[in-house]
Amino acid sequence: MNTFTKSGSVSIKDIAKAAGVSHATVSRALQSSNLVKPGTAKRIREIAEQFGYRPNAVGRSLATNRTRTIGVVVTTIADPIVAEMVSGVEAVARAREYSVFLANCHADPETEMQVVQSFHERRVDGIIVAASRVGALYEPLAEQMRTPIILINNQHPNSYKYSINIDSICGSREAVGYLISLGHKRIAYIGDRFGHQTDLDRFSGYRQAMEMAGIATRSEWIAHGDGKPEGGTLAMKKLLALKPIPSAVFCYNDMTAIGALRAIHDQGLRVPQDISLMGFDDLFLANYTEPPLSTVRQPKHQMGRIAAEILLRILGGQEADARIDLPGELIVRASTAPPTSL
Amino acid sequence: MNTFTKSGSVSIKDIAKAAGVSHATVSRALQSSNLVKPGTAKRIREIAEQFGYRPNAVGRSLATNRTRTIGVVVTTIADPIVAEMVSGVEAVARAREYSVFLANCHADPETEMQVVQSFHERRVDGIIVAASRVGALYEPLAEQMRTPIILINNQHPNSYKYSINIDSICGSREAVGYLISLGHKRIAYIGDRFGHQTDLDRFSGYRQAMEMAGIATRSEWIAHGDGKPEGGTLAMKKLLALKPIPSAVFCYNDMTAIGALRAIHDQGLRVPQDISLMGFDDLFLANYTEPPLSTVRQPKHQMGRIAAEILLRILGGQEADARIDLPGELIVRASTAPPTSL
DNA sequence: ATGAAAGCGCTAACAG
DNA sequence: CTGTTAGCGCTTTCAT
Repeated sequence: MNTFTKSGSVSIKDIAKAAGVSHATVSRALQSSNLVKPGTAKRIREIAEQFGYRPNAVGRSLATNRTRTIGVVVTTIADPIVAEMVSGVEAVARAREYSVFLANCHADPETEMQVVQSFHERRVDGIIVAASRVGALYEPLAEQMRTPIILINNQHPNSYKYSINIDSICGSREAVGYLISLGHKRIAYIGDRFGHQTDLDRFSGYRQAMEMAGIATRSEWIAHGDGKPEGGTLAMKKLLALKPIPSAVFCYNDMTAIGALRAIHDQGLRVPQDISLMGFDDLFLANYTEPPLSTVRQPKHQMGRIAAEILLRILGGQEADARIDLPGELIVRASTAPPTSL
Repeated sequence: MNTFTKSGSVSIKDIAKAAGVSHATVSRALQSSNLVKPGTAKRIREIAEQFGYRPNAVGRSLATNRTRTIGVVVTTIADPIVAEMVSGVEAVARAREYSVFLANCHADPETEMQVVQSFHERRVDGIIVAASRVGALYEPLAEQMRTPIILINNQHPNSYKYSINIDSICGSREAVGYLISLGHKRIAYIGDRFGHQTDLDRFSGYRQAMEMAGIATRSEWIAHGDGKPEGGTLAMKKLLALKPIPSAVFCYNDMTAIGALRAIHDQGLRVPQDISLMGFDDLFLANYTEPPLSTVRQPKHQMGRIAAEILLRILGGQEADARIDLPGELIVRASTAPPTSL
């Protein structure tokens, strides 16, 4: 048994006794209720201070049926996009004196739901899920738990009533449109192979842009990675084996692009002279590759903030459907240029 | 008022009524206590299941005076090192059915202590602080809160009883020793300017390695960044203004090295042909710079795991001082080579 | 093996 | 303005 054995820390009753009042009065004084005489309140607060009193949120939660707590479930916090989003959530939560539970689900839908259940057992007031694999399937569950669930970048196909998403279709249409405006025609797309909604959307945007420009898309221009550099490298190798290689490649995300970049360099080709390359996300890293990567910025921090704000608004009693698509921002760096040879 | 208004979810009492037993029996059955007849227990569990019963952790915590919750405070979760550590903490926590509170303190000691206080009010069972600015000053507070606090990479000079640290002195001695073994003599150090303990230690390691090799350290070889790329760039510019430029530069961390790399390229110099460059941390990113960065790997995930394990051990009643220094691992990539010119 | 009862720390309705 | 009382959901003696 060590020194951290829990035992009677000072409670509202102790300070009630010391102040010669009832514990209810102490409770009121500490909430700065105006139903307590200023003098008494002051005295109580002083005693509380001197006793080093810290309210017990557990007791309070049990009484109020509110925990001022929100649960955030993510695929993995080690993903820099996710970390930024969580950072946004945390900022608004703390400003409103909410605490944040964090849990990883490793992109596994079962784990994701288990985590949601465990959050529910802790009676979080609300839940935010980033890159959910469950999506709209939450609708009945949220209802049953009486706990609002907000999704950020829902990866499940069905639309869900509270969703904050990056507008992947627009963003990728813009990116590919930009490549086309540079004069590119043989533009390839490297997606991931899991069929996430964001991948499907980005592919749609790609096709739309091509179509709008009247360029026929060739199936050999579509390759699949895994959302990580390794997958990007492999996919890019396939593209580099094509007879005329593509003059530009748009990647599902920056990680894929970074892997693709390596494959290009390994082949002795140069970016952007021999081939233009674009990513999506605008990771911190994108600014530090060689050459720095052109990409579409996802407002990660803002997405987290908005999700938290909507959640708190709902908790405040304001009902509102909220399906928000945030625009990406085209970031032009040095990995894109007009095609040189035809 | 919306659909998420809290109201009577099923409690132990509801299922007691339905099962025709007392709520105490239900409590026992659900804890698989052996003081309840198997038959009754089974029946109770079935009813609970069918009622969709989920235990209320708040009620339980109030009764047991334990929350099975740990608080993690970090400078910012957007820092990839921190994110990895938190990932490690979360993994062992969840395996033991603990939940994790996360809060950012933005490297501000006051905020850091406020967060610790708010965790205490929520009666977390234990607290882990990464890169604390408060350090040993926690000793009395932890005592008073009766809540163990574990530090990861304590940045406060005083030694604290529960600390998991990267062995910065050794790691940097090894890194600089490696540069020396390549034949470098004019080796510069770029630190940060805030006097964090890790910076001081890495600088110590640098000096030790130089001393051991009998190389006199020159004060103009010491520059200061801010731990981020911008600072690294500025510091590197100063070093590049020296008459014979250093043949190698060891940086406080990878971020600094990345900034330095940019300054070197901007000057038209090449790494490692004209100058060798090393970082510290082994960020994911270090493998994707051009050239890939030689560095010292910090076992980030493991550090988080160990911190959580020690915390849980303490919570289990085993008292143990724990000041653990984990070794870094020298990672040689392409940014280092023997010096060419003298 | 089970029930009755007390209590964890707090809030809130009610009575004065 | 203040005290009394009940109760939030659960665990845990103490009886039986």
